[in-house]
Amino acid sequence: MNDITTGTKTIYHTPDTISDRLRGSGLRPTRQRIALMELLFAKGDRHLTAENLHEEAVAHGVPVSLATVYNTLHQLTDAGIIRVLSVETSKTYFDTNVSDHHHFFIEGDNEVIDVPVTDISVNNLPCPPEGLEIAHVDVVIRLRRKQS
Amino acid sequence: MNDITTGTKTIYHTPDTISDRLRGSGLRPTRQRIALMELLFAKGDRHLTAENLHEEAVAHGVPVSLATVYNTLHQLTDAGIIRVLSVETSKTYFDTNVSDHHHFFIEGDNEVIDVPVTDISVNNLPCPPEGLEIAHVDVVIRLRRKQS
DNA sequence: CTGTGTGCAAACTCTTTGCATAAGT
DNA sequence: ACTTATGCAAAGAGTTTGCACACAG
Repeated sequence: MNDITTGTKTIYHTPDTISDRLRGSGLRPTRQRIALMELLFAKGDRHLTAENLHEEAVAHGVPVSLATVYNTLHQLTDAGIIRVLSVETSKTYFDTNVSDHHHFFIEGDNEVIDVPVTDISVNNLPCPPEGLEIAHVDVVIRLRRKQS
Repeated sequence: MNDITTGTKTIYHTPDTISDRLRGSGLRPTRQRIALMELLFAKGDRHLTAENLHEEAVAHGVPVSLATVYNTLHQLTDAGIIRVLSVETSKTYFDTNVSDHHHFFIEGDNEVIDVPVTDISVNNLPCPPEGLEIAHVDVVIRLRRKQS
């Protein structure tokens, strides 16, 4: 919540979620970070690279440098607002969906698709080695084109 | 099989599995490829990068270039003799175990450990989108250090 | 005003490539 | 001999960093 005040009296509130989420993670809500968050969360769950987001920002008239996009994506990752996908491509894919869900990965075109949420269950997870705990379980279903 | 001969007469045979596997995949069994395969499969299942293998080769007195290590690892991957791991590190990890099994991934030190084979089961796999088939299902259990 | 954040360009890391030489069949 | 593989060095892709300038609190 942003409290917009005159003197000591609060006049009204604007629920400025993005700025709040940033501040909540100790990040100043700058133009660039706000714009990037808006793009990230405007269209539901997304998987994208730093370059994807940079191009999109530029296309939307938000002048932001690629370095800042990288910085921001890592800061959001550290804050748990987005996460990095477990796929073995040369580029890093970020996922705006932090909840428990899994992915199809299409070999060849390096495309990542969400698996419909309720489908998969992973059973009999082993105990992690001493001193370690499970942070996240990633299931990647690698798909290849059927040869007919 | 290697036929070791003097003149025209075969004296004895050595079952040279490595050469055979290479030839079976259309790869000439060169010194470098044989040495790399020997290193790869000498110590049971392994996860390593091109650089790991290159250092190991050099340490064993096998002079091979890093470029050849990369080439060989990719050729072995294409041949299905090894595979690439689904982990989001900057380096590519190759796995000498091609059978169905899964991995712990220790955040921070980028270490990969096999999950004891029989433990995990993944159920209710979704149907892949039209025209695609499942090549492989990878489960990565991301571990973090417990804070006590 | 003070401390962060940003942008640029250069640096860095991992990986691939082009081409001359070497080796396998 | 013929063809494929190797090694080197250079190029390439993706990402990070150092530092001057800009902006948020």
